[in-house]
Amino acid sequence: MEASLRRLPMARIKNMEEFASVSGISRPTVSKYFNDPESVRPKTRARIEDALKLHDYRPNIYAMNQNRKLTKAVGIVVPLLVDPYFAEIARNLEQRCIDAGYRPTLFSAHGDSAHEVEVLDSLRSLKPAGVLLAPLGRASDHDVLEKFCADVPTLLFDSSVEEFGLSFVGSDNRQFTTHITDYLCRTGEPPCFFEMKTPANPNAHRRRQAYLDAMQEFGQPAQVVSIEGEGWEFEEIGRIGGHKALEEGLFSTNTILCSNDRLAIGLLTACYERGVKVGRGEDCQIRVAGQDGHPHSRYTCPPLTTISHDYDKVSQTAADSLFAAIEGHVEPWKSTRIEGKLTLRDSA
Amino acid sequence: MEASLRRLPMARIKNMEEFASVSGISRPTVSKYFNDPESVRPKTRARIEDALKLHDYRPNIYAMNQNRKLTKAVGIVVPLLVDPYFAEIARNLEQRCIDAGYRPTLFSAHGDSAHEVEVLDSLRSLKPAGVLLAPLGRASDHDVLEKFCADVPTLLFDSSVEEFGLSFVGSDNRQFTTHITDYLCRTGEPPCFFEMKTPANPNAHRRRQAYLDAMQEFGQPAQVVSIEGEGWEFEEIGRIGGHKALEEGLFSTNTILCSNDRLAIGLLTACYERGVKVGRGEDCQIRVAGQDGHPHSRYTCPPLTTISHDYDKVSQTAADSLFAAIEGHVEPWKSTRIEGKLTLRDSA
DNA sequence: TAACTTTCTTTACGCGCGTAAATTATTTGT
DNA sequence: ACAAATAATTTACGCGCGTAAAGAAAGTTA
Repeated sequence: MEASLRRLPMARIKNMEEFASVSGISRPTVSKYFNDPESVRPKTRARIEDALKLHDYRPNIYAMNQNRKLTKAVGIVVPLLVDPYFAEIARNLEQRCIDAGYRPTLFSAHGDSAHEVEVLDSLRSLKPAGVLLAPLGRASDHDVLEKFCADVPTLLFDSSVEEFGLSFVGSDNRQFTTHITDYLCRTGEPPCFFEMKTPANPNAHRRRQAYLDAMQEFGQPAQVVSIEGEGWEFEEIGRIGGHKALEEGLFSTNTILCSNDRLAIGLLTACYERGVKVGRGEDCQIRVAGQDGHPHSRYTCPPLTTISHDYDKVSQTAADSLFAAIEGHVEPWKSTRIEGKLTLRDSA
Repeated sequence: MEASLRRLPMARIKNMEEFASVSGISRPTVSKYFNDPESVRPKTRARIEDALKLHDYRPNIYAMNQNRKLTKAVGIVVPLLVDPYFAEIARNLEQRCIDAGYRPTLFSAHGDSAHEVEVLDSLRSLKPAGVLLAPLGRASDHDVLEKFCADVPTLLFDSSVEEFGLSFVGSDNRQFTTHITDYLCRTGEPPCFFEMKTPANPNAHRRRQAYLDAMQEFGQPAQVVSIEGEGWEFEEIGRIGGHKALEEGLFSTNTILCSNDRLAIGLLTACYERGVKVGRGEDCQIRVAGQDGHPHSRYTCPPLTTISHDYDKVSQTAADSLFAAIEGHVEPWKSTRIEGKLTLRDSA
């Protein structure tokens, strides 16, 4: 101990052993401190914190996780990080994890099922206390997902795959579509529904169905325009499909409700390219609405009328549910669906 | 061994020890196999792979990294993942790492310097073979950055902070601005330059300077319009600033070159809101151009004329340089700047 | 100050794996 | 078939930390 205390102040500390000897406290106590500073006597705490100021040592988080019963690690998985919607909700979730004292690690499946499996495998190595998982959906490997949820406390969000995991938290897609359909019907011609034929996300089916149900209830003729297109380049799919639909006059009314904002953004571009004026003014030929409240929907021309996810509420509910489960509050599986808010802009 | 070989095929394998006994091969040899399957005799390899089919065991990557001289982990750090530009380049880099046999882990500083420091600390625990780092720039903590680069093989990209790290790879901002300024001068009135007063990214200064230099060379009067605004909400800053500039008639010509695409997107929205027609047609009042080739620039109205990063080339050069360095090819620090391609669309 | 409680130290082992050295088994060349 | 070369096994230790148990020291109460 004597020798250690006299070591040069700036000698790089390699591990907790060295830091312990430098601070004059035993390693187990130092370990205890890092797990919870309040768990050691104030005097001891002060000595450790003094040493900390001189040596800027930080424990290796991965070594910490190795032999702990309950780690502070939380995995966040989204299907596609290049979609600003997921980037935004991931950022939101990360912040909540940090605020709650957890250590988030972010993963993206990059729209690919095999990659999603890889991510889940990596996550196992992390030994996370819990995982917030937005699955790819239809494309996900259900068996792998089920096994993963059985092994790791996992809360599904955004898109539900069977009743896997602790619970599900997402947006109320039925309410989304019903609400905006209602708005469109009340303010002009009833909407046609513009969607991808083979959507990756199961929410798309709920939205189509909600549209059909709503139209029936309002006593209006429903019309679904399903366009071709694979992958995750929704804007381009919407643009190409929009051109085709406009060219062939597939829309039976002047109002189009898109299955999601990215498709709507593509459709708006198609309209622009064809010289079709979009909006609710007298001189406009067509109304276009989206669904999601995509970060970019504010900046289209015209700005997109849409129904917006309650990002904050979804992420808060998801995070809080997971934290509660981690801390032992057992609850039966349930599905929480958060309502969206109509965001009225110029496009419809 | 006898007992182990008779264990039930579906008993979950917990670690390499168990898997080794199940496969009938010693643990060190199994370890060798996972580090490089080619390094063991074909017969041994076959036995391991047979066992692998029955038991789907995978080594814990974090435990692997713990006591390895050279890990396969690569860290990727971007300043802001909610910006699709960074999301896109991160995705690109991740894929290249995987293809080269490395294991990428993605981090975002979320636009915050303290967070960036946190990320670098976490990265140390990962013991990565190398790091691809796009620093926040002006806001980055230079001391922390310098120390990190000294400890971990780090390649800087996108935005250069002094001569830290192995090398720098990014876009040639001077060429970007010179090129598009030239285009704008040749096709209409010379451009004004629209930028943030206090940009977060050092590239912004290079672009302004390149604009000034180019205008001087072309013998045209330069005019820079610098708008207020803090943070990373560039679109909104551009929109608000655009309104102000248009209101007060700050632009001396009908052509505006924006410092980046996100600012341009905001400006386009301001134009729309004021009924100012943008484009190069006879009936248009103003031309707007951006810089970056932002994923969304294709879908503005009118689609944005811009100068696009060569995402592929930047990421490939960055990744290859890092891999070369990891594999021992020592080279002096150098800065590689990739040229951009003019993307002609309707806005200018 | 004695008796008690709390906290810390010591010691020891575990996590899941890498790695090195010495030994034994297998393959290869002839 | 035998020696040489190659590969696998055994043994042992290390990485950086968590955690448990027993004992010593410090703090608290009376």
